[in-house]
Amino acid sequence: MADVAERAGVSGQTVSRVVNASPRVDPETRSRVEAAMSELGYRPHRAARALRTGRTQTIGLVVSTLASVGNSRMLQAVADAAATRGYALTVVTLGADGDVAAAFERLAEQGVDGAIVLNEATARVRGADVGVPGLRLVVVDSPRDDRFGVVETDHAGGARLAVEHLLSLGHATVHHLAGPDGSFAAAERERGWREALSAGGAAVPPVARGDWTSASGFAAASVLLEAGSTAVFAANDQMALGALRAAAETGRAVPDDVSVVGFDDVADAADYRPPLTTIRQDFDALGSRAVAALIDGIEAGAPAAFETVPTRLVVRESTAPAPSTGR
Amino acid sequence: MADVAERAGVSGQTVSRVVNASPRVDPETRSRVEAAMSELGYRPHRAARALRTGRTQTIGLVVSTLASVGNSRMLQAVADAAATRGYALTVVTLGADGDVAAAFERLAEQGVDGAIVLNEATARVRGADVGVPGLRLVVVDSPRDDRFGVVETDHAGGARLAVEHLLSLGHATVHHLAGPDGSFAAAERERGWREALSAGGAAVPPVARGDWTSASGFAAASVLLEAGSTAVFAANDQMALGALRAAAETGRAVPDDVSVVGFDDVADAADYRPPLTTIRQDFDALGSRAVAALIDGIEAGAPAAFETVPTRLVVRESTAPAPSTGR
DNA sequence: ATGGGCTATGTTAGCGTCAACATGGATGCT
DNA sequence: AGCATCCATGTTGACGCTAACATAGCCCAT
Repeated sequence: MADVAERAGVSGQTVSRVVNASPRVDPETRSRVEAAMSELGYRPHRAARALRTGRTQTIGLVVSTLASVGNSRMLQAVADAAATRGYALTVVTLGADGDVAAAFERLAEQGVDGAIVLNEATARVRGADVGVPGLRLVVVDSPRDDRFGVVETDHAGGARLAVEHLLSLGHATVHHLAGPDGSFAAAERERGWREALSAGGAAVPPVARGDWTSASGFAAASVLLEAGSTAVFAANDQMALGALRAAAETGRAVPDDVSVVGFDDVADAADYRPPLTTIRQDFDALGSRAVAALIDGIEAGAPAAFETVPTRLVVRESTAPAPSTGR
Repeated sequence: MADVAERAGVSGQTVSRVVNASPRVDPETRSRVEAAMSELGYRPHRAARALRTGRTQTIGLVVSTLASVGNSRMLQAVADAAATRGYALTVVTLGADGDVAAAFERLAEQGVDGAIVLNEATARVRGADVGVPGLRLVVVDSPRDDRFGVVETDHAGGARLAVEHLLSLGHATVHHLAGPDGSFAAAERERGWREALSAGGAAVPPVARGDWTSASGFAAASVLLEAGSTAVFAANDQMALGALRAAAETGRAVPDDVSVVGFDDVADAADYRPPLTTIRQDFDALGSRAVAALIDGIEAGAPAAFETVPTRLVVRESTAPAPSTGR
């Protein structure tokens, strides 16, 4: 910086002002400084700035696992949005033990200005230990809470879309292949399913529960199909994939004998057999809103936001009118 | 730090020595300092340390996209390995334009100590602009190059495994559903396929090319099946998924009429219909080796490493002996 | 023309840490 | 006993940056 200053014939402070786009700089001086910077390949030193200002221009992302396709997509959206805003993103995964406190500890050590917490960790975040004091937080898919910002997908609304679609096709009721206990998204999707069933005057059968993996979807769907279900709403696409295989193995044709709806609209869903009707979640919007809420909070002290991102039904070939004769 | 020093009745320098595990500290003093640190909730200030030492204890990860399941898994492995070594991980994605230079620019600005570059960006990295001078690099899935460390999966070996498996089942030859041009992994898998075919005395038919997505796999496989293939080796599982659908739509039974092998062993592959025979890639090993190579280079000045991680064949139900009468 | 306010720029100091050197006491060797 | 070593610890200064204050020149209203 001193070199730049000398070359441009100004003080270091003026260089700093140029770098930080301060309005208090003569245009002529500014361009002289800019020229010097690019000639010398000057790059501001982030650590020094962080030391001085107390802010690192870095946000953290806490995620339980990246095995789920949804989390990966969110991560990408978050990374892009953060980069656009000039923030670095550091990723912290929960260990196998899912120790949120340890994750926050690591974030605090790295001195991030704030953090985004992805869904699965949510239940644990709600416990007493809401991170380190002073660390701004935005939690994705969590019940509303003033202690941090919340950005969520409209899971319940999406579930309602799925159920209404199925009921309108003449199915007597819809069975639910639910996500794991402790997941906010799973609970909300289940709630939406339940409400839509009640609203439609249909019976509410017991749920079968999986853990988001296709293997668990296969196992749980087998039970449902055994019980004679004609319409299955799976809490995510991967479990729907398992359900499709379960149907095939028990000799049910999809969609003629049984209809299946997923949730997420993962890239592969269009190539499941048959192509899956599903609820599309807008991961990009979710990620960029989360980043926007966090950074607005950091930079402008904006109060904790609460936002809901809508979903939409994508009809493909895994759903059809109910079989005419009851099975 | 000053507070800790005072409380423990020592100087700041001694606290520093304790934090950095210097041997030059009396055990009794050390424990006194440690007590003071935990009582005061002291946490060393990373930015200050970075300013002083010139090292940030942070590594970068450059990735083109996280849409591919493999990349996500790698990212997770890298994140965990970095955390274990006490390094933070910051993720940089390539924009839609795939601008590697810009990505390196951002990394340099953040002052990472080194970076790992994931596969797809490889071809571009090899161009003149090998990052910023002084930035240590480990590239995953790249041809050997002294300018940076390389860690790769044995793609060609895996492909050979797939082809040998198929030939041993009596298939006259194996068609290849290749990955995109410009991908090192795709090129290597194709090479392995070609070599194994030649070694087995089988004809080498022209390849059909996709872009890793299931949709592209569907399209490309349709062509292959039209041509009467009985054995297809897809360059990844997602394209294999597309191939399975293509087979179904053209009335071929898998595995009775046509056998399909994938690559990666993605979590869902076991629930494809039929469960997919595939080549398992050890993403965790790949990620942790890459981190180890990078950090060894940073800390110990170890020379650029070159490592290959083996694969293995996972036989499921998508492969069977060739149909007895030629199709 | 004089003071007040405004603009462009400079000066000073310190953010938390650790490398380098300094110190003082204990130990060991001749 | 005398001197070289070694060990545990302390002191000093600087890493690169920017907040806060300081200064000098200018314009404008009175």
